[in-house]
Amino acid sequence: MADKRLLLIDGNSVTFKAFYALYTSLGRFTNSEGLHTNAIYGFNTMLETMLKNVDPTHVLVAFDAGKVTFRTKMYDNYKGGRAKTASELSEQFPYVKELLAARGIQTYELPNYEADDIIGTLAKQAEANGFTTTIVTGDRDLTQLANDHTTVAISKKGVSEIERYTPAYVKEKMGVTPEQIIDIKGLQGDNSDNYPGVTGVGPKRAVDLVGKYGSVEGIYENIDDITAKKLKEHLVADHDQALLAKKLATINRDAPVEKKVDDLVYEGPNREDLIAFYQRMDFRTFLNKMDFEGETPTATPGLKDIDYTVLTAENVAALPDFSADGCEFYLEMPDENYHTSEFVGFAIGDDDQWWVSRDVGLLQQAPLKDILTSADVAKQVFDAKRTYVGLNRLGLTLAGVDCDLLLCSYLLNTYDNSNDLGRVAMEHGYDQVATDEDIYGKGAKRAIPDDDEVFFKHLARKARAIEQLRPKLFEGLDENEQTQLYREIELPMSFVLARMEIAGITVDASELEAMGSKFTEQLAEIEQTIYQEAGEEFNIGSPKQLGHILFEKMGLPVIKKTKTGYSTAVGVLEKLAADAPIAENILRYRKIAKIQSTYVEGLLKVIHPEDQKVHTRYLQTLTQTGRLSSVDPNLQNIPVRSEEGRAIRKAFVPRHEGWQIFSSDYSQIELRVLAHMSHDSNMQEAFKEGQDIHAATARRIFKMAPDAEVTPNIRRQAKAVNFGIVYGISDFGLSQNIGISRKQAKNFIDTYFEEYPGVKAYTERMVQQAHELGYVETIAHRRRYLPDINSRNFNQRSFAERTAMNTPIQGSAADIIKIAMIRMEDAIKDMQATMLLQVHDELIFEAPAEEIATLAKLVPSVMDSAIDLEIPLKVESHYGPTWYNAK
DNA sequence: CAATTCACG
DNA sequence: ACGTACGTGAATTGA
Repeated sequence: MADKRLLLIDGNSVTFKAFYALYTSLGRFTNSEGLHTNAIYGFNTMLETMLKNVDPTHVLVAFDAGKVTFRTKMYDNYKGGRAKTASELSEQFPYVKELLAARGIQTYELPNYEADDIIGTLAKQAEANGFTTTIVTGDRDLTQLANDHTTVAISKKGVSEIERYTPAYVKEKMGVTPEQIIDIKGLQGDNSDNYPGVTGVGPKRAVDLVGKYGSVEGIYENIDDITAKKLKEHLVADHDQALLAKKLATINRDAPVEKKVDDLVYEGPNREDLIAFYQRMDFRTFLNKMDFEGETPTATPGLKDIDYTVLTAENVAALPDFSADGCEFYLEMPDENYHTSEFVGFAIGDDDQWWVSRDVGLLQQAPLKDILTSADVAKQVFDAKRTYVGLNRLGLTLAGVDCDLLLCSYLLNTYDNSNDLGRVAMEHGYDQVATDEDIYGKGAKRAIPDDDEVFFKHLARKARAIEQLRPKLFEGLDENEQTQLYREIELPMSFVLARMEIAGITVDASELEAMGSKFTEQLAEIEQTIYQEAGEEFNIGSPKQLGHILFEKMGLPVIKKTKTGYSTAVGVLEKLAADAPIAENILRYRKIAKIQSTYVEGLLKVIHPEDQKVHTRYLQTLTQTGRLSSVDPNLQNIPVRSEEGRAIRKAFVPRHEGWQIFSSDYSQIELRVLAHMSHDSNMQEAFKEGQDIHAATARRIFKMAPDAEVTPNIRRQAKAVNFGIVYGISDFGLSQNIGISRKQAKNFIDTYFEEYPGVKAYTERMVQQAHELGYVETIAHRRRYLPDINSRNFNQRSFAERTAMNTPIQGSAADIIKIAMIRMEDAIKDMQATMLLQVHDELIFEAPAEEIATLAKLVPSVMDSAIDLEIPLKVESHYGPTWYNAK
């Protein structure tokens, strides 16, 4: 029989993984009966992905039958010492099985055996019967089953992310063949299953030994070849343990499984059962995903009906004026980019009375116009900046915004924020509004429904969601002491940003085009040189083809590998450049190609034909630290470090002839914030005395005499250490960055902490706070949750610890410049000067030449007085006829 | 749609 | 023993 595809799933392991992947959202995944549903939800997500990817003809989910197995008989402590399964998780297992029943998927468990053994046995049968098999699990042990017919898919951190282990991938990732995984475990044991291997042997040595001798048995046959004395002693002493460990790790492929693979035919779900199950679990997203052919989408499952009135030119005058209690307002622009999106409708109302229309022209008439532009009518919206820019394009200036639900939600938790109102609502436990994807679709199929009822109900539900959620989110802000952050920083900030975006910055297209033709010529030339050096033509832009040429054809030394092949990143090419001129040329080609495609061509594409400007969008609710980000185009990464790239800035010009570009930036704001937050007196002293902080650090960590000269190289190293501290240092990271040994790096860090004890205490305090409270905060009470801080995974935990140190610093710097920007608008309101851009620690303006002198005093004074720290802030300013010259 | 590379603070 | 610097966005290749 042709093409039989078997999907085997380790039910326990995947449910477990799903539970912890969605652990931080545990609170939101609760159905009306009070049952936790996060693991069930995650399991179902995984299932949908796998069913789609594998398109199986046969499926089975295997479960562990109980604690006692043939392995516990071999070794008492097998899986001993494990914490008891959380009740929030164990209560979900029966429902996972119910879900599988509704989906028409068989489950199986076998006393005395683990799910692994069932899977191993069935996979073996399947191989003999011509199946292609995919195994899904969260446990790497199962990769021992990978072969030409069987792939092992390991669910990674999320539930939808999957890593596929083929024999080749196992070899690459673990350095051994699938069959040798049991030998590895024999040597190193398994902590989570609680059995030891050979003392002193970890993953590295295990791979080494197995590589050399093939197997545990092979090692002992050649035990006398092993020269390392200690290692040999341990191997001899732990011989029995190693054999036992190997046995424990070996999956039994001949378990007495009663099922036959051919009986596992999968015919798809029982629709009614599945719908009923989803409804019981309150899985609205899954319900919505199901195809309800013939039924109108208004009957979106789980959504109750909503009343609305369609506004027209005739009845618009009858609208209430909302002056007493304010109103909710939602302006629908389907494209992400609100500077250019069409308008497709709006909703307004309050107190469960909703008015909707497709005709945004109505907004320009009384009474709507006055409602929206009056500061005295409180408006509740979702995404104030978007709404402001949209209305601005209709000739209205939005005023009187009280609640921006998107901003509130972002401040409460940056982690699962979204730009979709439906999603945000769901995150906060409100389910009476669909997501845009539900109603409009996605990708090529995305469209505004022609059906008025469908569309208008969606709009009305959005407005109602804002009304319903506002009190809850405001209360949340209050509890977090974030009301001031919201009222005095983020909400006013959104309007400042809106006006900067609308102002835009003028870009000289002819300048860019001239640069472009020059680059095109240069690229053609370098390209030919590279082809000659390579001896053939190939796509230089393809890392894969380039890797082939450099490392296979030309035989250059492989310095670093990536997941998929050879790394050809800058660092690698720089090392190669010493012996291979081609590397130098590739670097130069890459640099110019990057400038050409991203900046010359990229910017030309987004210059507005009417005003010769680019209008970026600042994303105010995206970063985890409180910084802004900039898109369409990104104006926060215009080249500056290399001269060729920097030339791009010549195309950024003032909007009037004779005007200037003026720029001010905070000098070392993050280190100053650190000096403030850590109260470290040595670091504070350096700033108070106006010293060069990197030089001061150099003197300290290198214990230099007061009169000794700080050479550029020493200063560079000290600078790297300062940066490292801000990023949440590790000896490894630092050693990589400045090319020293890890030991030396550790020395630097230790000395640094001795010299700046307050900084050491700060880093410890932040990590501790993250452990105790689950989050860290900036000066303005911006919050970042760090759920991974208690992770058992070293990597995740370490990352969370570094973030705990870095976020208050980076985030407080973001707070400060935001405050400065809000005050800046006011400070320059009577001038012609306009604030155009923010680049994290830098503000860029355009102004007539005669205002430059005033700006040069005013801007730094507003910036350095934005906040009162224990040390002074320092601001530097530059100006010139283009952005390039403002340096 | 993920991976790689490279631009910025 | 683990295996990393913090925060972003855009272009390109190649499944």
